Amino acid sequence: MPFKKVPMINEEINTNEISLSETHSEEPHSMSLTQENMLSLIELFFFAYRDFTEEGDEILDTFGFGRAHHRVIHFVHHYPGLRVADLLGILKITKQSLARVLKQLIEQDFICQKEGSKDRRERLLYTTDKGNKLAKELAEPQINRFEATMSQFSKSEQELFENFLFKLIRQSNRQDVVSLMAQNGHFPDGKPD
Amino acid sequence: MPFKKVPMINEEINTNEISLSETHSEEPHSMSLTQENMLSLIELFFFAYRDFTEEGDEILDTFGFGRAHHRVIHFVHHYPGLRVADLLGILKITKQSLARVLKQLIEQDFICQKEGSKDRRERLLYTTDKGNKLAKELAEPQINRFEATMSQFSKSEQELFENFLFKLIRQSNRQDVVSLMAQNGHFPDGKPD
DNA sequence: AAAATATGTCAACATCACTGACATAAATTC
DNA sequence: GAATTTATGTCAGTGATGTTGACATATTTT
Repeated sequence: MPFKKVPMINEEINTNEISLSETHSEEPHSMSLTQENMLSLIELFFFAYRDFTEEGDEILDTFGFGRAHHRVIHFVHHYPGLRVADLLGILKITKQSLARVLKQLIEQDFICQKEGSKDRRERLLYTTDKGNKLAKELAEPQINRFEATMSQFSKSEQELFENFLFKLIRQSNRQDVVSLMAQNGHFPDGKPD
Repeated sequence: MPFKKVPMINEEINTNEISLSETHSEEPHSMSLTQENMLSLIELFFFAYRDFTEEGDEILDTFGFGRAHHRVIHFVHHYPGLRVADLLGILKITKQSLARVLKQLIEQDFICQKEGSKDRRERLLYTTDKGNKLAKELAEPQINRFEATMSQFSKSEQELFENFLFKLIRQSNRQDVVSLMAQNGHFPDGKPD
């Protein structure tokens, strides 16, 4: 789907048409160079994320699952023993949204629950063998994409990207992310800020 | 929602429980350090995108719109004169999905259409004054977030991030992105690769 | 004149999100 | 020990966003 070039201002549009209402804008939107640059970054971020989810979605289709299942299975797989409340905080969706997806994953034996031994109200979540397999299958294209990208940069540049992504996270959420990821040995000293 | 620490392997779980089925895994998943790092990057990417969309969603709520409206209005605003087919290629959704959203935006006078002067089948899309206002309001938090992040890095580091995001885009889609963004003067020489 | 293209539209459907209320069991507090 | 809080699960209802496949129209291209 190559994009056809958008007609330049005054090139095709303003020439011989009177029909343009005053309420529609075709002037270049005045904004600072910096803002223009940010908009481009925003778009690159959108495109990167769009492609990031694409391949996983195709795999999920074959299971009758959606992206929500992917997210759940990813985090449970990567952080075995996660509680339901943790997942809610990670995904920032409502209990009901999670419940539906989680129920399916449990019924179909991708995820299993275990009563917490300290607090028996808790349901600690684990992936089953079947769940591990799916989690790995889903992670593969994403890992490959990131590896292919990262390998083009030096180690220090890679760390820079990590820091960049981290700083894009809302300040008020960063500590939670650090706490979570520390469980897998990441940011062992806390993330520099 | 601070995350409670997930119990360490063998800390609470394996102590005195026999109920663990063989089919569920709580061992650390064996994988290379690199793969582990990629998984963390993948998560940071998820968290960054999650927060990236959050503030916009709140604004959209007040209009009765959703994220799909945001994406449409963003691209039409930033690339006035976009065709419907272009939008489909950018968003990678179906015609029907776009039609519903676009119809609302047109009916409510956020976007207007103009017949193409070269090809009169085309409907070139423009934001109205009202649409411009909303587009700017929606862009603001995202611009602020990126500016706040980027300002912590040097110019050359910022360019690195741009390149990083670009390379995360599927190879087969990069040329389309370049073509699109070139219309606003970005990557005028084509993106280095 | 026929074929291809750009757009719009229809019906039907699935996923994923939301709200608000309520139930249960277990832990914590008084 | 009773009351409160917490963690989880569940209910009913709703809305947004995505899908497919078919079809209609106008216009351009062949």
